Formats: sequence, C-alpha cells, structure tokens
Amino acid sequence: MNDSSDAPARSGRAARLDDVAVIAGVAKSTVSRVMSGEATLSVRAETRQRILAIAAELGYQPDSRARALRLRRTHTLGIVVPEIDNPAFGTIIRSAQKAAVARGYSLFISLADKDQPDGELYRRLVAGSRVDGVLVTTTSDPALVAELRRRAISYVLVNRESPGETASIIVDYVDGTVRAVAHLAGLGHRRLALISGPLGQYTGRKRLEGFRRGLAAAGLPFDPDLVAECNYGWEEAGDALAAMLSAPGGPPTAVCAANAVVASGTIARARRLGLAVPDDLSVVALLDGPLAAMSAPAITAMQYPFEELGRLAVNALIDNLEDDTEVAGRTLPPLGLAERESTYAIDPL
Amino acid sequence: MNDSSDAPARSGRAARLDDVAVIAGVAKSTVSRVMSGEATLSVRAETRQRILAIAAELGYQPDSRARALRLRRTHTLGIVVPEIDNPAFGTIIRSAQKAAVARGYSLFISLADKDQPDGELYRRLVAGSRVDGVLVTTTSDPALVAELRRRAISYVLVNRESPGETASIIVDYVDGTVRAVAHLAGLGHRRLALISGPLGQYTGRKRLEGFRRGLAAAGLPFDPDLVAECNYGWEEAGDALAAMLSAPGGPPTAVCAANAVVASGTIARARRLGLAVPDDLSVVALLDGPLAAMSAPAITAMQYPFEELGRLAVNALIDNLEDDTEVAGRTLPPLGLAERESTYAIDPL
DNA sequence: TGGACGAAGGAAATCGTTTTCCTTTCTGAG
DNA sequence: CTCAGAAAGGAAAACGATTTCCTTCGTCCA
Repeated sequence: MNDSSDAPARSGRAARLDDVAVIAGVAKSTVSRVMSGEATLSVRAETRQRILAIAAELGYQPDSRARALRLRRTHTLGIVVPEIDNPAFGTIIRSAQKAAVARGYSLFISLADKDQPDGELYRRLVAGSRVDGVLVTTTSDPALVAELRRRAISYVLVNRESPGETASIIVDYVDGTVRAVAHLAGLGHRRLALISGPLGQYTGRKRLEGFRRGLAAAGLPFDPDLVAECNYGWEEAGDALAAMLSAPGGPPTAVCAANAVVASGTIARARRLGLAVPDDLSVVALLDGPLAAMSAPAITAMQYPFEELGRLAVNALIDNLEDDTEVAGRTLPPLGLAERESTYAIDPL
Repeated sequence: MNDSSDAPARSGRAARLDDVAVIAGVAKSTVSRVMSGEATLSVRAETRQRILAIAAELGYQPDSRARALRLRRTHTLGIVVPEIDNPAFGTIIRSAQKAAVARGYSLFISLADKDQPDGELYRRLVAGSRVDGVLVTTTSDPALVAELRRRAISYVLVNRESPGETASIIVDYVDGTVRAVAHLAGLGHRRLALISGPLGQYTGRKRLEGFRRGLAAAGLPFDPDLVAECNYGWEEAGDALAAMLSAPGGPPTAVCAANAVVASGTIARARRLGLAVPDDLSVVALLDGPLAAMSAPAITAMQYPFEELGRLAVNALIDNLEDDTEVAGRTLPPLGLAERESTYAIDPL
C-alpha cells in the first residue's frame, strides 16, 4: 500500500536523502556524510558501499534548493551581458562558464536590452540571493557597485572600471589602440581617422585615449574632425566616413574602426563612394570578430585575450567567495594585430 | 548589545521575513501573507501599511532559495544552446528570456561545446531541481527526452523534433527551403546546388528535404553531385563549391547555402576562382544573419520568425507548468525571402 | 446573558539538506 | 573484571519561507 517508500525511482518523485537512508537502514545524517565524502567520518566500508549503491540505484541527486538554503550558497555566479551578438561577449561568457563549471559552479547568464536595463537585471540576480557573486560587464555605475557592496555580494568588474574600485579585470584597449595606430603610421599614413563607439562609454573613452596616445607617439597631430562616434551600426559607420571625407584638413588615408562591423560598414561605404580599399583607404578594426576574416578584403584587426579574461574573472570571483581573498585587479595586454588585407603602405618605396 | 535585530538594513545581513515581523510586531505568517498579496486575507489596513513600510525600509526580498524549497518551484527555466555565435540562437534566447521574465520566471542559459556536451548540461540543469522546465534546442536524443519525462521535468523541443513527441515548436525549414529553390528556379536557374550543414542533423535533413521538394515542384532533376555537406565553416563552404564546379553534369549556376556564413564562404571562393556573383553564380542563404546584409554583394536570404519561436516556446512551457496544459506542437512558416544582391536572373528577357 | 459568527492574526508543520552534538557498542589495557 | 577511549552512527536543530489550521477578540442578535 505504502508504495511511495519502496519504489521512488519508478515513481515520478525524485529520490530524497531520506529515501536512501530508510532503504539503507541508516540515519539520513549518515547518508549525507557519505555522499559528501566527509573526511572525518568513521563508517564501516560495508555500510558506505551499501549507501552508495542504493543512492546510485535510486538516482539520488541532492536537492539544490535545500542545499542552497542550508549552505547559504547557491554555487551559482551571475553575469549580465549587453548584446549577445557581440563576439567578444560570446567569448567571455563561453570561457566564464567553462571556468565556473570546472570549479563546481554554474553561470547564470542574463541578457540586457532596451526593456531589460542592466541595473534591473543585476538586481533580479542578486535579489533573494539567487547567485553568490556577479561578473559585471555592462556598467560601471558606481551606484550599482555600491549596492553590491552593501548587500555583501561578491563581484568582479569585467572590462569595466569604476572610480576607487580595484576589483577590475580588463583588457588593455588603450595599448591595443596605440599599437593599431602605430601599425598605420608605420605604413606611412599621416592622416588617421577614428570611428569609435559612443565616447561616453568606457570602451569609447579608452579607444579615444589610445588613439591620441598613438598619434602622439608617431609625432602626428590630432585632428578632432577626424574623430566620429557611432553606435556600432554598419550604416552609421558609413555615414561617419562620408562626413569625414570632406574634413577641412583633407580626407583621411586610414581609419581605425571600433570593431569589425564598423570597419565593414566603413569599407562598404568607401567603395560605394569610389574609394578602393586598401589602395585609397586603409582600415583597421580595433576589435577583431569573425566578420573581419570573412570580408573582402579581409580586415586587419586587433585581437584581445577575451577567453583569458572570462577565465580569470571567474576564478578571481570564486577565490574571493571561498577563501575570502581580495580580488586583485589586472589588465591584460592585447594579443596582437591580425594583419589581413585592409591596410596598405601609402608610399611603397 | 543585540544589534543584529535592530538594524539589519545597515548590517551586511539581508533582511528576513522574521526581521520584518518582529519590528512590525506581528507574526511572520502575517507578513508573508501581506507580502504575497493573498486574496482571502483579513488584516487591518493600518497593519498592512505598517508591514509594507517596514519591509520597504529594510529592503526585504524573500529569499529565493527558501521559497524554492517550500514551493517546490524555482521559477527558473533552463535552455542549452550550441554555439552562441549563431544569430538564430541569439534571437531565440533573447526572446525566450524576455517572455520568461514577463511571466515572472528567469531563464538559465547554458552553452554547449566540445567539452561540455549538451546531454551533460541538461543533466546538470535538471539535477537537483535547479529549474522547473527546459527548452531543448540542441538535441532530439530520445534518451534525453525519456529522462526528462521520467524525472517529471516539463520540456519543449525548440526547433527539434523527436519521434513520437508532440511537444515540439519549430520553424518550417522545409517550406523555407522550397521557397528559396522556387525563387532561384523562377530566375531561370536549372542547375541548383545545395551546400548544407551536416545531413545527419535535424536542420540538415530538413533542408535537404526542402531542396528536393523544391526541385520537384519546379520540375527540375535532383543531382546528388550537387549536394555537399559542411560543418558551417567559411573555408569549408568554399571547398564544397570548388568540388562541385567540376561535377560530371556541369557546374551549378546557383547555390543554396545553409546560412549566411556558408553563403559568404561560397561567394568568396567563387570570386577567387574567377566567377562573378551574382552574374555567373547566384547564391541564396537558407538562413539569414547579420552577415548577409553586410556582405558585398549583399546576400539574398530566407528569414524565419525566431523571435516568435522563443516566445511561444517559453509560454507553452510555463502554461504547461502552471496549468498543466499539454504543450501543443506548432510549426511556424518562414517570414519570407529577403531579396538582396546575390541572386540574378540567368536569362534576362 | 448567552452564544454565534466574522475579523484579525498567530502557532507550528513543512520543504530537503547539513551539521553539531550525542549515544551506543566494541576493543584493549590495566 | 573494569573502564577509557575509539568506532560507528543517530537525533535534532538549523536554513527562511509558505500554509494549514487554530485562537482570540469584538459585535450583534435573541
């Protein structure tokens, strides 16, 4: 009659600790200890085997909800990313997830967009202790950081910086941009343009800084007319180029584009306007992506260690969670420039 | 001395139900009821206001772990996707997440890859009741489906079918392919090729079926030499094209490529081999993506309602969870062919 | 004056673990 | 033969919510 206790594996109900205990004829505390491989446990080998066998047979899996409640740990990390289509974020979340599961954690990915602003998503994530810690990739809003602090949620800023905040792991966009500019200058270009993302955002600011530093290093003047902002759109990038072609100081001979799609849009528009790439205009993407290699001409682009970034961030976060070690900031140097077909020496000797 | 009870909002500890109850001078059952807006509750308006005010002041958020344990519901749905870079999956998870949060759920996204095979990920997801239900997008492995059944986990197959399984919401790849073929045939093409993804996989099979049906509808013969398989690689697609150019029955004048990157690779190789696109070779992508519009020439491509797909799947899953309604299968027709620049009438009259 | 009923809220069980102490039972030394 | 101490395991209290019953008033009517 009481068929709920003798065949839980067959019924729909998942097996619980207690089911195993009853069948094995021991207390559930014993089962719990055996299952978790407690070191200081004294139990006869025979008993241990019996428990393990029964647990396996019933397909017992500890209930993560109960576990989370008791342990005050969900073993889940959260990350919120803007635009999943951006290959850099794809790489980051892939490596972050991998690093997390390697250490027994799960990664909860949330996508921000217009009607799901990032701040709200972070709040959803941490509200009710859904995650043990978060990777912050979308914002460096000091208010958010302060809130995480207050709620005692561990966090790491990934590719973002916040004033007075050291828990920041970033990729060196300024150095990468400096190097891209150096490449172009080395090819003999003297009038370089920058088509950047929004200059109000972190990455936009960093790229502008790198652009200016690169110019200075090459002894070239900075012309504000050759800096344009766009929102990473393909058409938009073309518009920006078109506008710069009639700059008072003359058109640029090379442009640094924020990323591969901006570079692609720039190239497409250049061609439509009768400019050959790379012969009349060189283009380098300040951030590589699959599109760069698939374009014609293939686009020279700067590469960054995003995979390492995700991995380091997760490991720093987990270290902080488990050993309470301070998460130390790091900045990773660019991987290098993938030279493809979109840049050309202006004055071949 | 007992400073843990008077200022939980200031201390690091998150406020609990009990904190609110003690301060408000009521039992926690009352607070719980007020917070959840229980309909059949009789409580004085003044008491209710007081409780609400205190909860707000303390920043009380019910602990989701305790809630999940008691309610036996996590209000979280799981989805595992292969290759995040595929824009179709990006659209699906974006709309799925949006639909989920609109109904008070969260979406747990997991990324499959070589060392994280999908089956294992699904198991991680459902093990320990981490999620209430799953969206299955990577596999139609009957064993997995059977396991979900056995564990009494709700699920919906998204863009996958499994024998004997009706809980499947899909996009009509065969009709879309038929229509792409009809477009090409209407342009006067007589020798059409198919560069598909792996034919052993669901989408590959569907596209081959559509290709054959489209050919038959146009009264054209099917030539096995003009069907190639690739693993969605750009270079690979070019290799497939190159091989088909020397087919015994003559080279194709048009090719249906699995998706935008395959189409792009096909076009790039065609050009390298001296063929103009679209003049000498027309190319249509059987699945649109951002790359299609950014290529030169822009690639004509078939579009599907992936956004709707994700939304419908999530809603069906939640309906099933909450009202125990059977999830009914659906197949969504393609949105249509975006005609761009890569297809050309072979015999302009 | 009694009692019936609704209003307002409280006590305690429960969800499935983990963990802190216990309680037995054995073994071996004196 | 006794007793200390180890070996083997058990009982019960958390963790923080929800929910099923209760209890206590106050009011109204007969």
